[in-house]
Amino acid sequence: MCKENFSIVGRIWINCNDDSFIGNGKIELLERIKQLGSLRKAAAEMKMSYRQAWINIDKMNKASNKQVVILKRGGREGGIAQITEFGEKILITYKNLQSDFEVFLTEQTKKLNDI
Amino acid sequence: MCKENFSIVGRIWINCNDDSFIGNGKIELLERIKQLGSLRKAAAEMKMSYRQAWINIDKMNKASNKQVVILKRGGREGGIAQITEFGEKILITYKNLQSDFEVFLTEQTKKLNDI
DNA sequence: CTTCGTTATGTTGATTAATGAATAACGGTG
DNA sequence: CACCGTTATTCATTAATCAACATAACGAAG
Repeated sequence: MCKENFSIVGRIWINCNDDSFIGNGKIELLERIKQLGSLRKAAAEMKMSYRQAWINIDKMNKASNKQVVILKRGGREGGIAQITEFGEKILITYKNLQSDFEVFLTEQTKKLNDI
Repeated sequence: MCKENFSIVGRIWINCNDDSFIGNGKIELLERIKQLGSLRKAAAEMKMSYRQAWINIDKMNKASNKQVVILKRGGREGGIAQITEFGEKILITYKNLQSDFEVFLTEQTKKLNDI
């Protein structure tokens, strides 16, 4: 009657020094930056305001002692946004994490049979 | 340098028909109701406004076809709040779930060694 | 030294969420 | 049938969040 309507869901993120470091939103932002080379375009594509996108990147860059994205202004193109090697590592780490988490959620949902 | 500052954190909750059914806050509310027999006192103890507490219970009671808490007004005591057997089941289920989730989180945090 | 598109930053307004006050409704008990 | 403390509900105010606009700063290229 009831059981098939219930499911376990959730969210995970990475903390740095007990402050939120990166989660779903910033990961998507990183991926688009990597693809587009522009913070403005990345933000626009995912309908995030440029201001918020910039603040997100700024926080990430300052949270640990390693930069995640390099932002430069000026030049022929107006500026560039480039993901660092550390940023790439974060991407890979988070993807594996998210994948494991989804397995966990479906497993736990299966356990609900007897509720 | 960096790795020991990073940790994986997250939240999980139970959905019913793709709507949020119960999470940390409501679980704590349920526990206090069970202990105190009063919605007002339960809300006060955890510094949740009575209004929000009542809305939470109401949503839960209407989300599935089973009542989680029985609320009655009137009577010598002014009224009572009583958790149902289904509510107890939810409590147990969620605690096991939360316990497994914390194991998952610490496991994943250990994997961060190489970041 | 002008142009260009981006990064960088402040400010204002709008939308939404949460809080708290106030009050009605209730029903055992005496 | 009056009392009591709780549940039930409305309402206005406040708080917090977010979006949008405006504009300065920048630096390579021509």
